Amino acid sequence: MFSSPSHDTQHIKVAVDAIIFTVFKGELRALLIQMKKAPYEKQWAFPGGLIDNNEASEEAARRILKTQAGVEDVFLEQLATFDEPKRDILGRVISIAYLALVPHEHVQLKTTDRYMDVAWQSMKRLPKLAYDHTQVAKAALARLRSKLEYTNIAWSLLPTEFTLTELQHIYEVILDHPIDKRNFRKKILSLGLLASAKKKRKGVSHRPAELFRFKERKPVNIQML
Amino acid sequence: MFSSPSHDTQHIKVAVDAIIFTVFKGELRALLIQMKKAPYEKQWAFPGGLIDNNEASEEAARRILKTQAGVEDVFLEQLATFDEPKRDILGRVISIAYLALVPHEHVQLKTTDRYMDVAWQSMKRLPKLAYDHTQVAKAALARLRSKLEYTNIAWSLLPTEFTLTELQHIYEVILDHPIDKRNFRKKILSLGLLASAKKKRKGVSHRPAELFRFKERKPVNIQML
DNA sequence: TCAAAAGTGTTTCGAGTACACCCATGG
DNA sequence: CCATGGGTGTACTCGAAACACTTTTGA
Repeated sequence: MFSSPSHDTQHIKVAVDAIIFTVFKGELRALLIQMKKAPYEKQWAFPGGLIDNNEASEEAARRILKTQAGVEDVFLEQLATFDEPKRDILGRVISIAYLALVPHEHVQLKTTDRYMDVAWQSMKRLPKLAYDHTQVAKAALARLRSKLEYTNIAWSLLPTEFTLTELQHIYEVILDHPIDKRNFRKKILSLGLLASAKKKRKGVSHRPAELFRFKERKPVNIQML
Repeated sequence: MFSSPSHDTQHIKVAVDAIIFTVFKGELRALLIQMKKAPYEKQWAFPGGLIDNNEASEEAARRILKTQAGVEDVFLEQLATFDEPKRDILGRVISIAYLALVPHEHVQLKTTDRYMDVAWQSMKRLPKLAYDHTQVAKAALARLRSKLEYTNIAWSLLPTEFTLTELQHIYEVILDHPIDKRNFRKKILSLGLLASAKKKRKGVSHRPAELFRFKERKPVNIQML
């Protein structure tokens, strides 16, 4: 912990990157920014930035989510730290990556003149990403899928009230396979995580669905698959 | 990624810590060092050190395992990054923690004059640890348990040849509950991960047990529980 | 009355769990 | 011949998976 093998001092910068997912238009999408400055001009990447000297990395991630994506109160957890010495051409920067999940209704994308563009891009058709972000994206997707199977995090991708079909849709889109409706309902209801909102979805031109809420909007371990 | 919110430059050091587990004398044990220098004099901690400017953190972890514990060719994976601003009294240091697993037969502990002591300590009776290492220990144990349940990592805690009872013992000690012998054997053999070594353990004063080998000594996902 | 999604039960199959006795060896 | 751990099979239970039709609403 306290002894350095280097003879000179350490010159390494520490950043965070935020991988923000949402389900939107039938696809799992990640928030990406398109950069302006050389040498990464026009390339897409996850939002990120250096951490402050007295800031915990999770705080830094929340700050970046707020300033670069206008998002607050999201589910957030540390994903992994990426530290290949050559991952950034401009110098040694290690990045602590965070996984964030939001219901897409809660996000109002901020366009800023710092970036060429900001967009929700489908995980099935990602552009080439800057740095090692393609690898980061892969790790984030793997983490999301496994958390979906053994925790209740789906709450973080939905508004407080939702129908069972909407919830099932989250699972189908992320896990990328269809699920039997009857089995899904039996299972999710038997877990006891949901409470009826005693309301129905209205304004739809078919039979209105019952609305549900998660009893707890915080992480709980379960066994969904 | 490229814009710093700080006005002055970043002053954060980057270290790695290695949590090395082994099963030994019927207990799960971690390798700890007892420090000499103030302000951490006499306190126990996991081995660690700053990373070099051109060194990936995983390499740094391997270097530390080799120099501080005399261990090579171990299973190693990134655990998490710990970065509370006050975790080290001496200044801001973030630590990328690695989880390592070794068969205890492979380790010859090195005593060095850099530390007061180096020892395998039971996870059930850990002393107070320096820094935030108590929290690190908790995260490492949780990771180990879950990996044991859905991967074949048990290979990394055993020599190449072992008996089924020895393998079962690894599971019982780490998961901290007894397992039915017949069910365990049925399950582990049905996974097809093992091959008979066509040999028997000899020199024991009871019926000699058949020796097995893992077909692959590298990580594979399974479902053990 | 049509289109669209909501809602609902039963059967089958396989995996997990509980459980007790004989076997091979060394001392 | 005794002590010690090695090695083996069956029955039960429960959850996972497959599968199709009726209901409610708005247009």
